[in-house]
Amino acid sequence: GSVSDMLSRPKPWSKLTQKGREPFIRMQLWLNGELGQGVLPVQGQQQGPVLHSVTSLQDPLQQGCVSSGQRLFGETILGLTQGSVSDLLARPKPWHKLSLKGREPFVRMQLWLNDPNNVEKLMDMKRMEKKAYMKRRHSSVSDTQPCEPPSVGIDYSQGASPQPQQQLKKPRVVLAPEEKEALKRAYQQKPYPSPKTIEELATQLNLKTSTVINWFHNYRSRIRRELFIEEIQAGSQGQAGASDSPSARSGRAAPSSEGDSCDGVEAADVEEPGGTTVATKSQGGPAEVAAAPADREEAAQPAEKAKAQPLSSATPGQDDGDDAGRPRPPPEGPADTPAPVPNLAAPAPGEDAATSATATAPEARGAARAGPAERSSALPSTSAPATAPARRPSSLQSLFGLPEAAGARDNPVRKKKAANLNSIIHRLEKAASREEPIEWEF
DNA sequence: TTGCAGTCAATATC
DNA sequence: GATATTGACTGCAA
Repeated sequence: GSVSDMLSRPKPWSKLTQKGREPFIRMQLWLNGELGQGVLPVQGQQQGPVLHSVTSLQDPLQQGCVSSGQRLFGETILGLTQGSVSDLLARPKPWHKLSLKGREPFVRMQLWLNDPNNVEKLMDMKRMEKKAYMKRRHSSVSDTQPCEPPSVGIDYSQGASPQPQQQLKKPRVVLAPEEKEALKRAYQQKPYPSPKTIEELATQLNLKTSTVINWFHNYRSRIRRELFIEEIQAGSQGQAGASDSPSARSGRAAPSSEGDSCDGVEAADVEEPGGTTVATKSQGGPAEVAAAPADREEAAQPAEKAKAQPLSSATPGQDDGDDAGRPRPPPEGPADTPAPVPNLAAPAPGEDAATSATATAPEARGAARAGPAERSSALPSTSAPATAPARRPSSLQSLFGLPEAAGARDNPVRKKKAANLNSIIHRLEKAASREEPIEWEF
C-alpha cells in the first residue's frame, strides 16, 4: 500500500522528510546493486568480467565479438542493450514523461557519475573484455570452434556439439518498403484501426495480424516520442521567439489530444533534458490553435487514393463502429474523418515515401528537423557546467564516439545526439554536484 | 482487452 | 566495428 501510494502520489524531493526519502535511497542502493537478470557491478567491487545479461551468455557471439561504446556503457552501467542506449540517446523523453522504470537508466547514470573513478573503471572493463575476447578467439581457433553466429534453424541438441540446447529463433520479420508505405497510409487514415481493419490489412499485405498490431503500436509510440523531442526543441526555440516551425506544428497535431499531452499545467515546466527548465508551453496560444489544418490537409487522402479501394467493405463507417467504444480517441491524424482503408497495392500517383508520410510521420518531421536551424545546437553544451569536472564529458564523448565539438562531423543526427547526451550529462552532473539532490520526482 | 512504456535483439546502415 | 532502426515482447494500467 505504501509503495502504491508512493508511486501514484509522488512528492518532490525537497518536500520529503528524512524518513520519506528512505525508500528512494534504498531504491538507489538497490539500483546500484543488482537488478533483474543482469548483474551490475557494485561500485568499488568490480572485479573480473561482469555478467551483463543472460542473453549475452546465451549467445557466444555476443560474448566473443565484443565492441565498445554504447554497448559497453549500456550493458555495464545502464543495464541496457546497445540498441536501447542508442534509442535513448537519439530520442530522449522529457523527465516528467518518464515512468519510474524509464528513469532507471538515468539514475544509474547519475550514480555512475558520482563515482570518481567511473571512466577508469569503464576503460578497465573495456580492456578486460577485449582481453577476454582475444583469449576466447584464440582458444576457439585452436578448438576449431569458430566465432560465428549459429545458423538459424540448426538444432544443436541433435548434433554432436556439446553446446546447450538452443531455441530455434524465429526469423525476424522485415517489412518491405511497400508494406511500410501501405501501413503508414493506413495509419494516416486511422491511427487506431479496429481489429477488423487490422485483419484486412494483414490479409492484404500477407502479414500476420500480430505483425500489423505490433507495427501500429510501435509506430504510434515512436511518433509520440518524436513529438516529445520536437516539443522540447520547439520550446527551446520558442524561447527565442520562434514557435511556429513546421515540426512544432506537427507536434501539436498528435498527442496533444491524447490526454497524455504536454499541454496544461504539467507542461508548463517542460524540462529540457539539459536541466534548463523551459517555460515554453503556452496554454494554447494562437500558433497552437492554428496548428492542425496543415497536417489535416496533408493527411487527408488524395482523391486518387480513394479510388480502387480493394477493401471497400472496410470503410470506417462500416467497420469501425467497434472503434467507438475504444478507451481513447485517436490522438493524431484525421481519424475523426471517415476514410477507407487505403489502397495497399500502389501508392497514389506522384507519391513517394517522403511525401506520403504526413507531418506526423517521423520521416517527414525528420526532414523538417534537418533544416539549417540545427536545433540541437541550442541545447546546452557539456562544456557549460562549471560544477562538473571537465574530464567526464570528454571521456564520455570518446566512449560514445561523439565529437568533442558539435560540429566535428557535419551530420545533423550526430550533432543532435551529441547535444542530447550533453544535455543529459549536464543535468546529471548538476544533480550530482549538488548537496541537495535534484528533485527527481520519483 | 487494449494501449502504452520500455526494452530486447536482429538487422541495416554508416 | 559502431551505431541506428525496427519488429517483437513484457508488464502494467485503465
